[in-house]
Amino acid sequence: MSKKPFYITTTLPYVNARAHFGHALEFMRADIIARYKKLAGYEVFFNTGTDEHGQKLFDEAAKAGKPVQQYVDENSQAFREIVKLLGVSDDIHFIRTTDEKHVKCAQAFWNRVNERGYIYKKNYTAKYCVGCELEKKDSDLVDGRCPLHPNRELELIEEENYFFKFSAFTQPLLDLYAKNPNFVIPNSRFNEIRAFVERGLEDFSISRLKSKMSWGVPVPGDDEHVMYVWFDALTSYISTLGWPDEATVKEGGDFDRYWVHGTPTQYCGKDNLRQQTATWQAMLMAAGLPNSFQIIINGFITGEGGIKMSKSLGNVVDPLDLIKEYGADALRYYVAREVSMFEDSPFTLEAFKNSYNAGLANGVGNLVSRVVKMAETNGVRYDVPVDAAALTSLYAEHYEKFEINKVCDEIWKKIAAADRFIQEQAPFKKVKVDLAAGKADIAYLLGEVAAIGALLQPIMPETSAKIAIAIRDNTVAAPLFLRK
RNA sequence: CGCGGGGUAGGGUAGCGGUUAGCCCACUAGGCUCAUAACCUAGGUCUCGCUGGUUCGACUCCAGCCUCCGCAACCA
Repeated sequence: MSKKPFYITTTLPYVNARAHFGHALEFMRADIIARYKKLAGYEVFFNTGTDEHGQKLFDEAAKAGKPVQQYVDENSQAFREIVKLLGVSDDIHFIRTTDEKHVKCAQAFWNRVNERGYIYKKNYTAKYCVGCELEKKDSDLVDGRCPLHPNRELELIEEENYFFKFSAFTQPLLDLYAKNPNFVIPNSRFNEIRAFVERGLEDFSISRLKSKMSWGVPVPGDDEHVMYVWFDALTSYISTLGWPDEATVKEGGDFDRYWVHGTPTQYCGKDNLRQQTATWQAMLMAAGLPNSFQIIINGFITGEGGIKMSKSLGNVVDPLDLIKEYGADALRYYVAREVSMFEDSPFTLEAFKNSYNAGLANGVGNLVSRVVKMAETNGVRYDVPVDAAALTSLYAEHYEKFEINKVCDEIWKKIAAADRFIQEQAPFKKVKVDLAAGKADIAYLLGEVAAIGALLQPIMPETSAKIAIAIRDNTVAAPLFLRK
């Protein structure tokens, strides 16, 4: 009997900056769900990668004095390493939008949308401020002028671009939303996008003149244009599956299995709401492909007091620094339990430390130490196999709603219960008066610790493994989490 | 009257018509000594942004107001 398929992807970070907290949050949460699904008996296709085209990268590479390809190679590699440092599953797929396979996919996708009549050419006019050397949107302007250079006239530039008939999908998208009440999680975000689409959609430009900006996927059949980054980047969710190759599309192929039948699930930040839940879905419809199944929208991590993290404010926290000092699992714990699942959450080092000390050092870490030490001293062993899948299934409801924090709450309730049991039964004392009864208590506690370790598997894989080893070896080699 | 989401103890959050308003951290007082000065028990702290309304009953529904944050499209 073959396992049920499950597909999950993160958004692909744009490689113009180092990984920030938001990336870490998204990768880790998606990884937790991927690991949970594996335990639940699914065959999981877990995807991430890097988004590497567009003006911004083109400019930055130039500034750095490097060939664009080299520049994105380096940055992409950095992300790949970060993914590993975060404790993300080794079997994750990593697609780059500069991979040949992806480029071919994006072009095939374009052709298909074009053949079905959803791409057309038209003149595109933009206002250009010579002072800023930037195109300006109407919403950027004050009294029809650039607020930074109010005494300069704006230039009108005009070029021919390809457009995507986004407007044709206003109603189809609303129908999709109506038919799938859990399409976007959380509901507040679903309302937001629904309201946006209800106002009506406008076609948008999906190509750039190569003469102005060449760093993009070439538009098939037109040497003058490259694709607008978003149009190519969004197709990465299926290019990673090898679409449109015959082998992947046919029954049982990866695309058929994971996209068509694998309830494709996407994690993204709230800044991606529109792209993922509207634009990408319209593109899929335009190409005649099935829509995503579910999209989970994370909030942002903000600086202290809810202020956006930004370099200029100097309140940016690098997730790698935290990992260096506390370990990947500590960050995973924080992201799983302390950071609000869907709303914005402020980050402070103090709160992080508090949660680390309370939940990890004093919580699991200390419990494992005291129980295993008692077992070691009294020669109690525990070798009953632990059924992680069965245990995890107890919290399936929370996982299926992506409420990882609630899973944590349940696990930490078990930890508290074990601590209470030790206090009330005092097996360390009992052992001196009634050896058998004391040992029975300790055996029970070992079982609880083993269960807790198993339950931690999706959330803190490294810690979970360490607990299993401590029980197997009947000794704690080193404290799991030292107080900081 | 552009759209959407918030405002719940010192901090972070859950609840969304009837609960003693739940949880985590911090705090106070006892206890325990197996453990990482950890752990257990008890306790204090919230007129649930403001003002009206609906209701037998509102943190929960409605209206108005104040306030914060996103979005307002071709920007990754």
